Parts: sequence; structure tokens; C-alpha cells
Amino acid sequence: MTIRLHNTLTRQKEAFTPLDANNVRMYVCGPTVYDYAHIGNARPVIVFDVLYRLLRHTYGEKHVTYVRNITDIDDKINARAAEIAAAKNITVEEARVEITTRTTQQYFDDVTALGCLMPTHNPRATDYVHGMVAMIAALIAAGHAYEAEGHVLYDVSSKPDYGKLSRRSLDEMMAGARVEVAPYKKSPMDFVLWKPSDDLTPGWQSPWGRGRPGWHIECSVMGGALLGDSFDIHGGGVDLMFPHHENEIAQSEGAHHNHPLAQIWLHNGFLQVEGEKMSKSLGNFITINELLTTNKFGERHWPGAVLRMAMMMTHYRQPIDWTVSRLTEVYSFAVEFFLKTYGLSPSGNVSEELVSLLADDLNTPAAISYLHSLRISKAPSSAQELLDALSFLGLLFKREDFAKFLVLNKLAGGQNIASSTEDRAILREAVLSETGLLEEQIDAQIQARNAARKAKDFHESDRIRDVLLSQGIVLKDGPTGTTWEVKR
RNA sequence: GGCCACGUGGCGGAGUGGUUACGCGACGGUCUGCAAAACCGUUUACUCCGGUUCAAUUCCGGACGUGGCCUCCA
Repeated sequence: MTIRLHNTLTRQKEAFTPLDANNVRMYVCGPTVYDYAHIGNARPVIVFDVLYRLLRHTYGEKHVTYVRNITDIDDKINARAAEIAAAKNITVEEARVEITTRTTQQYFDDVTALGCLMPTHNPRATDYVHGMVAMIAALIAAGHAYEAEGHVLYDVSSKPDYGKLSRRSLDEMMAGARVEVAPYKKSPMDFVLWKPSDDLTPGWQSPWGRGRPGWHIECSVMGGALLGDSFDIHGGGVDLMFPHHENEIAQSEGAHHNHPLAQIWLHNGFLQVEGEKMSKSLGNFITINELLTTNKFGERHWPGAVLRMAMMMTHYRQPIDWTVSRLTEVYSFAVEFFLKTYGLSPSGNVSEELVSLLADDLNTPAAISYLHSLRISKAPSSAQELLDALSFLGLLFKREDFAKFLVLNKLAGGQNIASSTEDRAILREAVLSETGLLEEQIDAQIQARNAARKAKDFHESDRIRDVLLSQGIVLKDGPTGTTWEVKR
């Protein structure tokens, strides 16, 4: 199976050939850990998790190395740390560790709930400061960087192909520049590798005094340390293409004798919320955790697999509009998928058809269509195949989220019965909390309704049905009797 | 202002130089006391204007629109 991926460097879909098929290497820019991750942050995590699964399937689990960094040095973190340090009367460094440790754990919990596998390595920037200092020194030695007023800056004019990823020329950028240029810069486009820290700001010793690294250098260093000078795939959001990835290339290639940093660069598209840019000022800022655990978006909370599938419904390079109606639609599929696969266990089989869809530049919308074809299929094997496909895609619908939809066909003796005592208990509890009704009360109402129907008192039978509906119970009259389920 | 993307039916959303996915919704039918559910069926689009071509939604150019970056936001 040939994997084809759209390479930002060439703007074309290319056949993927790893540098070393025994060790396929991918680096993805991870979070800055100062606050809860928002739903936009979730997109690359999910996109590259799908790619990680595809690579593991193609080359073997032991032959893929996936690195996603944790940025725990950052001026937003520092600002937050200063507040907490003052409030709690602890040092800034203690506060920084507290924030980043807590936020990192929250991030892991959130993306795990979204069905994402843990990367092979999750390096923290603070563990690589020594390497950053070394790389900066190497860049100075190679003539790519210079020291000025306690800062070390990258000299973009020293790298003729600077701008090759984002396809910008230095002239164009300088002509369009709107920001004020620091006086110590040789060129407006030169960027910071190292900057000085005052006593109240976290800092590390360096040949250029106590200070802290610039934004881009950590990824160059961690990628190099864990994946080597050149590796296969580098991913992140489009917004990182410039300047972050461009500068990463400049640093890594400048320090590594111009060995290409990554063969293939992948960028996922942006996410909007209800047609607007997500921002705190618009009031539509939404975190992963809020979607999972609160009713803030759409007046309900959403299972992680629903969020994941809603993300996978759009191709990773397209913009995505994150809306309640989208989640609602996906939720109803999720219920169907859950019911169809209830009681089965994943076999570990992976459909070649599914793999071939993903191998074509991660065509997850086509993969979702494939899921629908199995959902609709009447073939006896389709339920197992569906579960296996869901499993491969990381779309496992948790019993505790969906057991309330397992129909209790006690009176009709039909299908989709919650088979285990445990599932029945989950169902009873969910029904009680959502509707205030016990199973026995619902059964009694159904029997009363059926008696009224038999007596052709349809006014009474419809009244009972409407009352139950208003309580969140939907009745379904089948050939073998009446069943019910929780309103979806 | 400069640069980079994108523009598909009521909605979501793939894909393709000619045979035009898929899902939702809607509509019709079967079923039903009536509904719901289920099942069967129907629903045909590619922003606009040029160009290339036997043939363009698909390639090229332009216009318009939307979004992104240039402001350490994925």
C-alpha cells in the first residue's frame, strides 16, 4: 500500500517513501501548556493520530516513532506564573512547574478522551535547554546567527532559501511588514533565538547571560535529538507554517549542514466556530474539556468519539466549521454505530479498503462513508467489520455514554437488549437520571397504553404516548409489541 | 497593503478532463387506529467571466467572495 500525502513544500500529493522503513519518524508541534486546550488545538492531534495509526499499520508498530512536544517555556506561561507566584507566595519557577505540570496532565487526559494514542515521545522544552544553547552556538559559529544587546538573533539573509515552505520572499515580507522592528535587528525578518530574562522571569544560564530560548528553537532541538537531523514527516496547523515552521527549517538546516529537516510537511486547516473565528472576545471560545464535560456547547456534553468523528468528517486540509448541528448529526450516527456493534469485541482485523482510503492523503471523509456503508449493510459480517473499522480509526463509543440507548425490549422480547446485568444497571440509572422514570413505571405506562389501544380509546393511548415523550421516552410499535428508547 | 489557501445540491462533504460518491434533511410509498421507528423509492450540484480542448465542475488566467499568515494563536 502506497501512502500518498500532500506535501506543503511542493504543494502536491506525493508518494511517501520513508528514509528508513524500520524507523518511520514524525514530528508534530504540540501544545503550549498554560491553559486548557481548545477544540482548535484538537484538530492536529486527531489528524496526526490517524496518520500515526496508518503508519503503524503499514510499517509495524515498532517501526514508527512519533514525537509531539510539550512547550513549557513561554511568555504566556511566565505571565500566568507571575500571577500565581504572587498570589500563593511561591517562587516564579515553582509556579511555572505547577502550571505546566497540571496543564500537561489535563492535555493528555483530554486528547486520550478523543481517542488519540500517546506519541512515542512527549519531550518537554525545559529538558532540552542545554541542547538549545548548543544549537544556538552552532548557528553563530556557522554564520547564521549573531548576538546583539543580550539577544541572539537568526540572520535570515544567511539562508538563501529562507521562505521556501511558505513561499514568501524576504522582499515581499519586508515590504508588507507592519510591526515595529527592534533596533538591534540587522533585518526586520531576523528572529529571536535567545533573549535575556530579568530576575522575576524564568531563565537559564548561557554564554549570552541568563535568559530563555525563543519560540522556534525548541522544536528544532527536540526533533533533532529524538528523530535525527532529517526525518520523514513534520506536521502542524497552517497558522504555524509561517513563521514557526519556516524558522524551524532555517535553524535546523542551518545547524545541520543544510540537511533537509523533513521530507514531507503536512498542515491541517483552520477551525471556525459557528462560522466565526474562535476567540475569547466573541464568546465562542470552547475547550476540549468543556465539550466533554459541560453543557456549554449545544446544551449537552459530547462523548469524545463524537468529537473525533465530527473532526474526521472533513478532510484535514479543508477549513472546518465547528457547529452544534454538525455534532448533533454525528451523535445520531454514533448511536447507530454503537447499537450495531453492541456486544462485539474488535478482532484486530483491518480492512484493506479502509486503509487504501486513508492512504490517499488521509481521506477521512471517505473513511466515514465506508463506515456508513457497513452501518447500512445487511451482510452478517458487517457488524464485526464496522467495529473493526471504528476501532482502527480510534472511534470507540464508550458504553457509559451510549448504554442508555440500548432498548429494553422486555415486553416485546426483541433485539438490542442490554445483555449484561451491568449494562442493564447503566441503562436504568441513565434513564432514571434523564427522565426521572424507573423501567417498571415505563413498562406500566406501555401496558396501560396498549390496553387503551385495544379498547380503541385512542385519545387515552395518545395521551400516554405524549406524556412519555415529554419525559424523554420514545415508543415504537413493532410487529411483536411496543418497545421504547431514550429520546436521542 | 503583501503573501498563502479555499469557493460542490436545502445542509455536511468526497471526487473526477467525458460514465457525476456518501451521509443528513426533504418528499413519495409500505407498515400503523394515527404517529414514531423500520424498510423501499425519489431528489443531481459544482461562485462568475474568459481561455485551452472534440469535451471542464475538474487544467490555465481574471473577477468576486470567504478564511489564514505577516502580531511567539493549532
